Amino acid sequence: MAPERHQAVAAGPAATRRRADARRSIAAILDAALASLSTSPEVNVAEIARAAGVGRVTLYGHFPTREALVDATVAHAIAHTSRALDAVDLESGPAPQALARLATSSWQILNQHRQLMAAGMRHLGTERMRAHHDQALDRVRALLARGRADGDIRTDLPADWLITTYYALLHAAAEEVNAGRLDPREAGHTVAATVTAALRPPP
Amino acid sequence: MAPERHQAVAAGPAATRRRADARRSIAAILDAALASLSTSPEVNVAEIARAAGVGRVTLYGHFPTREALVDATVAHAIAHTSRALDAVDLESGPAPQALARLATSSWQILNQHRQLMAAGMRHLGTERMRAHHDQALDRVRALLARGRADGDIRTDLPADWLITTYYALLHAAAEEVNAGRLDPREAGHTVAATVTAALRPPP
DNA sequence: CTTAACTCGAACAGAGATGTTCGAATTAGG
DNA sequence: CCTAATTCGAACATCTCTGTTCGAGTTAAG
Repeated sequence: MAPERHQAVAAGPAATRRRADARRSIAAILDAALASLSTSPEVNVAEIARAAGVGRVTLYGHFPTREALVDATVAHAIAHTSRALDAVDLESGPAPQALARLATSSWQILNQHRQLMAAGMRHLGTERMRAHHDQALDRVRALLARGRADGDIRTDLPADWLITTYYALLHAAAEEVNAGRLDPREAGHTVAATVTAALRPPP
Repeated sequence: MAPERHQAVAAGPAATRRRADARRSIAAILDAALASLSTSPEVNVAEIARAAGVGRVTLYGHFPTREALVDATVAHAIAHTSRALDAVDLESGPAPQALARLATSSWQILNQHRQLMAAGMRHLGTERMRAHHDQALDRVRALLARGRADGDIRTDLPADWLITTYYALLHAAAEEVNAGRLDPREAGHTVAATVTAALRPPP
């Protein structure tokens, strides 16, 4: 009778244990929202529900508002990305090489989430986005710190700017590949060469 | 009686000579649209009209649809930018220095139009945007070609990618300043140093 | 098997945005 | 001064999106 309780999906540890089909629906919705929002940040909720193979009412049953859905989707994407990047070895070898490895491993996935992040910015505000993003940035931050200590990374510019440079170049490469202006097979090497040059200590 | 004829503003050379107050209205609308769309690409037409100090009906009199308005605003912004960048000396001295001059002169203005470009992308499609943008890119393209001929700019990566790198770093700097994470007074020097390093021939 | 949880389509209410129409009041231009 | 161009507010029709409600059917779980 009262099937939808608007129990926030991202609820705390006291969250009610959901039934198997409910969990299946939620997973399908998050996947569909991730895919849909990543290609077009303005899709409406009905479209996302359709893509998830789920009724619109069901979606609203799990995510009370569009904002809640976007928020949960962003969290989902962050977790997804973080898991994928955990596989990259950042410890061994000089920092620039490790950075190149990280770059070649992550430019595609970062691009996939680019539009989603735009949607998040618009609907959730900068603050909430920044908190999520920082988690991913820490990975690079630590690596750059090691490189600076070893003298392999330039120290004449702010550390935050170097991180920004890294991400900006990754995003740019992904965009260029997307637009067909850069060969996907060359992209990894190209972005690595550019990042390395940009972050190398000046002569 | 029939005051609004929906004569396209961007009409060809045979465009009807408009009265002075009409031209004033159009200018006010374009300025307001530029400002409004630049800060928030989703503003509605009513808001733009209000910002222009003009009735909504008047706006629709000159721009038959929202799309036509966005299109005209983009053209307006491109012209504005191009005029501002014409003042930069790109001929004298080594290409990297000229590039640094161009960078420090243009990162602010590029950022101001960033959101507008996003709106254009969404409402006009990639094609129409790309055509406009290419005009501005040519300026950099020529400069990089000169630098490559002189041996001041790297030739181991595609020329188009170097252009992309340049713009990506400019946009990133503008974003960082916007977010308060980069000192505006440092931004010019910072972005110039980074661009120079990224485009320098590798050792 | 029994019950509570879940799903679903259809339909509704409300908000907001886009364009249009009308009629009256200004205003530029010759 | 005369006329046609222009502006304006108010009101209307239409569309799309969000979020809700209802009632009936389906499914997991014990």
